[in-house]
Amino acid sequence: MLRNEQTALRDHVLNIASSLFYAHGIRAVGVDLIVAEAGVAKTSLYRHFRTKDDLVAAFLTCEDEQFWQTWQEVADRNADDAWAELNAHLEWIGSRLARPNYRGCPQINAVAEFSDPKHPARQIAATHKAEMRRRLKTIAVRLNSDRPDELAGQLALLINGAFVSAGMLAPDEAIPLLQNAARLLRAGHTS
Amino acid sequence: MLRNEQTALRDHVLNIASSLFYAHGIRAVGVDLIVAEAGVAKTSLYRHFRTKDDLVAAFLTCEDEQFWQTWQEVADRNADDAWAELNAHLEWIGSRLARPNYRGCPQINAVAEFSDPKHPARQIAATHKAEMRRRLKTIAVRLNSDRPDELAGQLALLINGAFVSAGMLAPDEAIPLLQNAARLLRAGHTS
DNA sequence: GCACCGATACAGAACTGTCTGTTTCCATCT
DNA sequence: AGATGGAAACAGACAGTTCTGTATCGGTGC
Repeated sequence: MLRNEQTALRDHVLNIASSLFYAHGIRAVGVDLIVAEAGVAKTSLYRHFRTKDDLVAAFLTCEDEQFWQTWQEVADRNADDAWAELNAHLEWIGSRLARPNYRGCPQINAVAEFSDPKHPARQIAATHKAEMRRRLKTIAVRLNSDRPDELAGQLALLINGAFVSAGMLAPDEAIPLLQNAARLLRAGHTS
Repeated sequence: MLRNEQTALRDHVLNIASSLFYAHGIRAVGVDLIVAEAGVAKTSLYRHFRTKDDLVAAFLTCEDEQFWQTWQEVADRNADDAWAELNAHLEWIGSRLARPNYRGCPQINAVAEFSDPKHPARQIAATHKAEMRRRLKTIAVRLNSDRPDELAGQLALLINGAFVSAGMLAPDEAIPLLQNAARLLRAGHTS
């Protein structure tokens, strides 16, 4: 019970901080704002997170896990058809760009905000992006690509490009743009 | 003469600030650091730039102009061949990712750092990205694309994706990855 | 009674932007 | 040629805020 309340408060602070970090940027959000929005004392925040950087790392780790959870659910629904799986991924990713408060990929944004390669945020982001390419490569292999690593890299560029190009695309444009591009890239990779 | 010294000092401050903004992020760099690195008085900075945001806007505008200047030089060298021009663009853009202190596209990074759509940095970045798609579309038209606007969008996704994916790519991987992708996309767009 | 929480004050640093002096230098006037 | 005035720069203190992180104290529920 105590344990539950403890983790409940920790999760509450993390959820509020995550929303603020994503909406306004990590450096733009101070701990004073976080505790005010969460309605908790600053002491409580620092009881569960040793520093702000620890809170940032927890935010990015959480986003990473949620992303792969969604990915996995879509993958499981298309376990028998790699091509259908890829298109399904492009669909839910593309649909995110049209969400009202969309503000890019948290990992990419974190890399833009923190320049030190040793910063935990950078390392979590790097792992996240490497994992994305790894998963795309397994799909490319199942698609019988001639050079699956290259196809995976190209698909990753498209996806990362979509993440940072929402402001350049019309609301309903992203999904067909991505899916058509994937179709053409795949066609060129299976001779 | 007086006029020259004024603009020389303004440019000096802007150059130092630009280097620091790009290397460490805009919010991470304070005006105290800028004036210390530039070796000028804070009063001098505020004589030429009304606020820090004005300095940030000047930074992004300058980066924008330099980017299109390089683009235009490459375009002029390939005025007779749109396909050669596109590949030349992908080459110099891809080669940037391998530069030692590469830290992404300044415009994309600025969008990650500032959440307010009305912030001058966001507007300069939005204009920059719209201009990129516009120029790519003129190339797509010259390539006889069936849907030049879509091809331009796909190429823009690839390029923006490359900007934010340098950490995911091997040093010599970006250029062939981009050029092969462009080849396949183009082939699918000219039936 | 004890562990947790909220509230609050605080320390120390960094931030943007202002203000006051002093120095330098060049153009102009005598 | 030498004096004068004005523009621009430097140096540095300063105000007011915000930032991260700590310390203290009182309340509350198990």
